[in-house]
Amino acid sequence: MPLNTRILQMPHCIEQGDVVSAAKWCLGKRLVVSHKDHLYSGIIVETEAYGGSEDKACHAYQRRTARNEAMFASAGTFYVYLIYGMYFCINLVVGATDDPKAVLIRALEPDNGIATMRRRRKQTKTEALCSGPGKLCQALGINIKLHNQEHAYTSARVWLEQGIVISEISKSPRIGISQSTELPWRYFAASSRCVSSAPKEVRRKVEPV
DNA sequence: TTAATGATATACT
DNA sequence: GTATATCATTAAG
Repeated sequence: MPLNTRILQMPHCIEQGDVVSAAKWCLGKRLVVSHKDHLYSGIIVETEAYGGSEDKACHAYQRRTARNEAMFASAGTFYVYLIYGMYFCINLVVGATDDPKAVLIRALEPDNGIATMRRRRKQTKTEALCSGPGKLCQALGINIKLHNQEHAYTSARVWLEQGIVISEISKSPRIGISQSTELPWRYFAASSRCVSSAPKEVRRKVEPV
């Protein structure tokens, strides 16, 4: 059951721009979306870190554009973008203003509004509702228009709450990246069945944290 | 169980 | 024109 305690302060590591610590901190927190007096939420079980001087896979590595504008905002802002022309992905912005870093939220264990999620996703299996970055945005109804550049402390539409403690964390290379040198910056709850399905070569490189 | 394919917006060559 | 922080479907092993 939701504790309903919105997080109103990011930890020091997130304010300072430590993306790896930020990715681990996000695990176990509840991502909540409010729409027309209904709440849709899930516990974050998979994340990836993006940003830093060596990270060519970061959207803001080259330059500031209309799409990645939100990444330059303060820690706690949400960055939502459209990928492959059809799916949205949501990130939590990390680091100081004008320091483009973020944590990609890749998977949730659904806990509120599951019936609606099933309808939106056309899926009956609970573990398939939010087991990928595009899937969870579809399940929670996240899109650019409503949620990009909203801030977790103040938004009436999307925020984070204290969730559960995840004791066993695994890490692996990030998924879906080919141009950049791959970094082991994907973190997930080792025992959750709701994480995204990684390709074989990624699964071989999974290790405990 | 694993791999190939198409849908399709945005950014870059 | 080509690549991409994806997913569902289809085909093959």
